[in-house]
Amino acid sequence: MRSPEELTIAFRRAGLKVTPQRQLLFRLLHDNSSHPTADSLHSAATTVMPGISLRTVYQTLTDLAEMGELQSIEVGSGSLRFDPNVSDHHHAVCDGCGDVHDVYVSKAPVLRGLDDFSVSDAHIVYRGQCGACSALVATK
Amino acid sequence: MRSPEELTIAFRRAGLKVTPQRQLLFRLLHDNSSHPTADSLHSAATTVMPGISLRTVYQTLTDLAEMGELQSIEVGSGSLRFDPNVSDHHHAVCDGCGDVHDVYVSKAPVLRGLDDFSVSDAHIVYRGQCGACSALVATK
DNA sequence: ACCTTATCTGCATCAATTGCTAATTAGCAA
DNA sequence: TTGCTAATTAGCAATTGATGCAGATAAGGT
Repeated sequence: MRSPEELTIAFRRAGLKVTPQRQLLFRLLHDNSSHPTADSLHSAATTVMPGISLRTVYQTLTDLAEMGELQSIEVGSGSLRFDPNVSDHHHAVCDGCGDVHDVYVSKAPVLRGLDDFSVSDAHIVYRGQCGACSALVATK
Repeated sequence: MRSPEELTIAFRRAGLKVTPQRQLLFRLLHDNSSHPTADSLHSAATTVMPGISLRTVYQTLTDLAEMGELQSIEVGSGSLRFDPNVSDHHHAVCDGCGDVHDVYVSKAPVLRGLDDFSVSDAHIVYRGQCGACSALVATK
């Protein structure tokens, strides 16, 4: 995702308005690698701007996703997560704490069963235990 | 997933009962590669057994999943899909018709960013166009 | 045939997300 | 700076997929 300043220009150029609510969300998302949900973003936003609506958070996330500034990922936690990192990467989800980590995959795997299917995108979700959670289990 | 006959034995052995509803679902799921949702299974079941409850379908699917007889997959269609094929494979989802295809991947990809994470499972979702949908677009 | 216990159904509930609308505001232009 | 107009916001209703709950029912061992 681009910087708040660049997004401001991009939004205006697209005929969209740049409101304080959106500026706040731009800032909260910039360089955010926590893969937040709409709800957790709303919580974070509320501490800075009490009264901001969850609806507005959803709306802005949708706008950003449509502009290709962030990607929404589904990792089986029940709610969508948003990732301002739009480079080609994948995700690892910890079964213990639920945290989502970025994973970079080189060398495309060899496929079978896709003869009559043109792939435009692939996303891998790894499951397992993160370092912190393995340590926790070992302690018990 | 094992055959209806084998499942009957496995259920009894686990202290679960084998009801007509469950037998029907065993049959509907056996060798079913359509990756049905709970709702589509319920529709199919209703034509054979009018009055069968959607709740019962969910319950039986949960039981089967817990026994490892089927896996539930999330492909971004809003609802869970169930796959009686529990061999190691992945999925391709057509953006046109939404159909889910099985994909077999050999040669594990090389990872980066997983140094402190122990992976227990990986699932790849491919997106694109299936043969039928590409043909449709070409015709227009 | 009986008895215990799992199961079924139907309905209420829940969580995540989207639809809707009146009031507000960004941002261009005069 | 002021005004205009379309985009946006907030708040609530509605929707969807899934699960919780309870009384009636039925499986299946004895």
